[in-house]
Amino acid sequence: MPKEARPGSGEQAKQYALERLRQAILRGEMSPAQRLVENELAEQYDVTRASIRAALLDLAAEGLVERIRNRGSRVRVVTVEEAVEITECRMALEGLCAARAAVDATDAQLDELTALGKAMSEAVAAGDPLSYSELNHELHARIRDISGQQTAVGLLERLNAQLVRHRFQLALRPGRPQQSLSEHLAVIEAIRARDPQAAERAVRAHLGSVIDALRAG
Amino acid sequence: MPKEARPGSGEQAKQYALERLRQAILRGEMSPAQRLVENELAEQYDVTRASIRAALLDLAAEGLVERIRNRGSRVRVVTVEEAVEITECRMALEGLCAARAAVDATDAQLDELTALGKAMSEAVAAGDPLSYSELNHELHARIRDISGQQTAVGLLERLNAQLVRHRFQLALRPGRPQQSLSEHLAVIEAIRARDPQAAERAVRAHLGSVIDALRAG
DNA sequence: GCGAACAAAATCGTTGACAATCTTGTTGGC
DNA sequence: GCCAACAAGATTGTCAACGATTTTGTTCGC
Repeated sequence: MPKEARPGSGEQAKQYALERLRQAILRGEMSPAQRLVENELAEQYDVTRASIRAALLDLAAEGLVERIRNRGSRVRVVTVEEAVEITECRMALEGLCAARAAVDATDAQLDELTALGKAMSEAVAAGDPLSYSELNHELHARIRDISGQQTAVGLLERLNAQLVRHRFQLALRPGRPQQSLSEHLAVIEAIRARDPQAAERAVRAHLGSVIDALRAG
Repeated sequence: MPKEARPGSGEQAKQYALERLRQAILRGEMSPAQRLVENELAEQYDVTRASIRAALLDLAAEGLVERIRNRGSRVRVVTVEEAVEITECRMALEGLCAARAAVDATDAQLDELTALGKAMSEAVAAGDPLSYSELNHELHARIRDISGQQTAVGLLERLNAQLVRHRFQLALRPGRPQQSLSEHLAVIEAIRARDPQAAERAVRAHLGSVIDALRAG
């Protein structure tokens, strides 16, 4: 039996480092130009350099960091153009998921979506854009799960990870939550009506508006 | 200067092993249940085990092989259900690409597509399903390129790699090339007409028919 | 003062050996 | 004969040291 729950090396250590690093990047704790030195990270997280290295390799495959030979890793900056392209892909894939969700959702799952919509309305009414952004993300994730499209879900999670910075920036824009909210409610309504085409249209309309907002930024 | 163009180790060796392995898997030279032993592969391709290991790690990230801890790697078998899911994602993403291609294509690119369509017609007329399958793949790739959607292209290439086995199986089915051909010609026609919505519909119709064929298999 | 060549430091990349783990074959008890 | 426990072999996982490459700081010539 290992002495600690978190060993300093091995597969578990890599997973631990991977998660910590991912969170740090997603929470914006690393400035975009900052160099990620393997030795420093290894010491900081108390794991071996091999674990850090493997984790960075994984993150590079996910598109979260950039690796330059003999120069180290940096968090990758997603330009607005890339963010738009990514959102266009989300439009296509989440449209698929929403259509499936409209067909496959159980009544209990529909209630869940309705509850989420209510919570979102309340967050907007309370003028709490951060909570709203969280709920927003949760709603999208819930719809994906309900669709049961594992392939699409996998792709979407990768895509979303690259957008976090833009997402927060968007949520804090004045007036944005209000518009976003009505679009989301339309999506929920279409799914509750079990109308796959309407659900797909609603999701596309919503993400189209996200693209407009991105471009306007 | 290195003695050989292909060093036995290092980054280039990894790339070399990666490409050889990928080709071998895509060409079906590895039986699905066969174990991929790192030492054997290293000797076979004359590179170090580290290179093979890195290559296998990459292939696992692409979804082409499965890695089981302390048990080695095997080529991943894609079930029909997975193939259907993947094709559904392709439907969404290639629909996006086709719509964009209809808007952005230059006249020269339109001519290219027309030429591809003609070559496909000839392959079907000549009863050559293998050439047809090649051209089919080329057409889809060409449309993706024209769309300029780098994100979508990247996702699609990963998805397609997992479908090679099913694709060949499908192409050899009697009567399949004929139906597929008319659908492809419709796609080309819609793009030439610069009608994005029609192009998206045509692509979706085509891949929908692919899904039906997969399910019937 | 300025640029080029050079030296030193920092950092990543690679290797070969060792450890951990799983599979397979064998033995002993019942 | 059958099952469990055990031992041997095969395979992957991990590490620490070494090597290669890039960057940075310094010196020299002009």
